[in-house]
Amino acid sequence: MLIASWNVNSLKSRLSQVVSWLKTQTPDVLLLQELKGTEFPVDAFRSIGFHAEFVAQKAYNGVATLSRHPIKVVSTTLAGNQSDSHARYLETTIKDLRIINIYLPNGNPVGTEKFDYKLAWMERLKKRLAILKKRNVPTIVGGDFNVIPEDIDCFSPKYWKNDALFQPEPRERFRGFLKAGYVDAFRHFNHEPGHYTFWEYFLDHWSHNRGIRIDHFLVSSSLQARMTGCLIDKGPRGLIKPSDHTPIILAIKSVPPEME
DNA sequence: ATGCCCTGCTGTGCAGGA
Repeated sequence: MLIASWNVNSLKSRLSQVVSWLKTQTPDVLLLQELKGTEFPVDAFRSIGFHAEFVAQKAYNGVATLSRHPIKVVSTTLAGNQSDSHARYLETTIKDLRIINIYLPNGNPVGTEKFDYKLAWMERLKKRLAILKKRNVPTIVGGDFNVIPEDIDCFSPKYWKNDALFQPEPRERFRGFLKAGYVDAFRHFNHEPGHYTFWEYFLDHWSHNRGIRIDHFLVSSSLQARMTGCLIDKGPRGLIKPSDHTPIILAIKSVPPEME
């Protein structure tokens, strides 16, 4: 079973690329982030065999989960702050898996309420992950984490040192997710530097591979033995009018129905 | 130290992204 995640930086602008990618890469599940609008093309996905659930708002944020298998929505909000109206969280059950799609707050500039919101959001997510872990729910969290976990996850620590994505506080909280019993799937399979999921549009960062790894899959440790691979598909970032992110794909063994 | 580039918005420059 292939589960993918892609921050598309406006679904409206990227719809043809997403449909084309679904047809060629044939994932079972695709998590989308940064829809950037309230209109959602349910029919375009249904016509190529995908169920779809989404959480959207005007102009900003927005997440959607597409699946060839039926989707059961568990929650469209992250617990812990009733007044948080951002469309950043979609928790679903697909087959035997809890699949959580996140668009974690960016947090820039550092030292503002936006940075505080990011840290608080990470605390809320940590609590949710701890609950699911305690209940032994097989869980996969995928999406745009807006965190550069380690120095090897960016081309230049010096370039990123003042950015919210690279600060010690969010990085410490990311390590907290791992300590809570979740595995960074890409890093589990690949220990080399130089593998990124995002490249700035400007300064020709793409052609020089000056990127950062901020789109992740965290997999509960109980599922670790079922993981068979995790890779980054750089293809879409090289297209005309690309998103600034590219997809990450997780491969996980399906459990035979009689075993569920 | 800042902007570079890209997107949405009922805009005509701005906010937000990372």
